Amino acid sequence: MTDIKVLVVDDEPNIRDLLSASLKFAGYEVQTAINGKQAIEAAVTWQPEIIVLDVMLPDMNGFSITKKLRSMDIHTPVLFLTARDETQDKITGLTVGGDDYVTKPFSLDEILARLQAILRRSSASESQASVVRVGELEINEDAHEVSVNGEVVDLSPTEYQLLRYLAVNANRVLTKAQILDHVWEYDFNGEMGIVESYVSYLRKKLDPVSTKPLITTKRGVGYMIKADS
Amino acid sequence: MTDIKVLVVDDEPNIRDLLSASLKFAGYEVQTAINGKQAIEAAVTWQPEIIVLDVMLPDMNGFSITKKLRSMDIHTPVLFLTARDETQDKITGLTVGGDDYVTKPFSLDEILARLQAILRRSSASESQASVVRVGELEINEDAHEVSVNGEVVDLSPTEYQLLRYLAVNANRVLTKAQILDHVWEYDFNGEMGIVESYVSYLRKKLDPVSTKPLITTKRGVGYMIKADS
DNA sequence: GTAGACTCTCAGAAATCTCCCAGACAACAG
DNA sequence: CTGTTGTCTGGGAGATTTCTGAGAGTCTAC
Repeated sequence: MTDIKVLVVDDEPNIRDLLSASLKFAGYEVQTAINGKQAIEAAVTWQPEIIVLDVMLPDMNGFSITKKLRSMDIHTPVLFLTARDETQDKITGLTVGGDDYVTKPFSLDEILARLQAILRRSSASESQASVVRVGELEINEDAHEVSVNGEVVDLSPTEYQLLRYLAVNANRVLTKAQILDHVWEYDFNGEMGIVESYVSYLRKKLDPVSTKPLITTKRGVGYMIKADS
Repeated sequence: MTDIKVLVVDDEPNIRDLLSASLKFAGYEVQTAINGKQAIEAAVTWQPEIIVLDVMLPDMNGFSITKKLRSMDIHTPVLFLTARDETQDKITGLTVGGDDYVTKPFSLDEILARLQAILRRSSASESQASVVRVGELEINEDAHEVSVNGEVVDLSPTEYQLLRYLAVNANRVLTKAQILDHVWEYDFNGEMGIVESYVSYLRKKLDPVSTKPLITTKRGVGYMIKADS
């Protein structure tokens, strides 16, 4: 099967590289553009399945770009990147149709999740919810809902992201550095102790409902969710 | 099959030689560079499959180097070497994409294991767990989990490393000096008695679960795991 | 505004690991 | 058999890692 093509458009090299590397690693075929002109050209000639598009670019803004594309009858779905303090109506105007947006600074896991969501919607295999299941744990990504043994557990956004990352990578030890790199926003520069704290929060919420501890500590290495055999 | 090419970049001659020698011995083709300029040049002209890169170099840091390479559309995966007390912002972002990092001082076995992991990921044959099997012993490297006859045995990091080294070199006697060189960090300056201690720990944990003793002592020579015939 | 939720830091407690030592034990040579 | 040499293992001090509660600061919803 040929890889899914993603066009990344951002003028900041750091973000571009970060996204490019992670998306490639996640199995996408990636091409980048640094401004609106390049973006439109690439969208026309390369025909990506999806576009990750910074709203603020030197030459045009995301709105003009999508308008231009749509007027050329190109309906590639777009994942917008916006600054957190963007005005709300600007954002809502952008996210029509299958599009979505995330605010900068984002976490890698969030980008990957949104991409998958958009692609799932836009592909034919619609309608069925995306659910991650590991043992007694069940994560409904559409509803952002987590349940253990059928019992719903209420989690904060960060707790949810962390659990999701662990669950998607079940049976693999993840170091605290990896977790930080994927679950926390890329500009986070605190210590890795935060991961310990959140694992503690998760355990406090999950373990009372589950028959056995869900998250295993691999001392000196990291954390893991083990799918029971 | 032609050897895999590794570029080692470090300004400390000791580390460079150590890595160069061990990687060559492990069957890699090695070339070295002592600064960022050389590193980039070597990466471009020699085209290594992987780069082992010290984060702190006299002329540029590891990030500038990788950024430069990526901007030249060179996507060689990188194994970063960082000091253990590196500030957080130097470490963040290192594990995205196919990249990984180890802290100095490291053990050779750790470097080799990480290299293999990266190469395995970057090659097509992804997705299936990497497992070392010797007789009744099974080591799952993704989960950092050891089991004997299907029964999981809990090991400390050093115990795990030691067992892995013995298992990978099954049917070969390893001297205590070799073990010390590969499993312990290169700046370790204790006695070889520590190896005896850890072999003892391993036996105490493994033998109750196995049908026959796993680790054999070759008196006057060293230790060995024998694959049963 | 105010209450509640959320994020993050910190620091002490608890758990675990590393390493060394020294006596017990086993193998080997003469 | 006996001494010598090499190996095994329990004990324990000290270091490291992880866990968790408390609290400060921020954000959100009402």
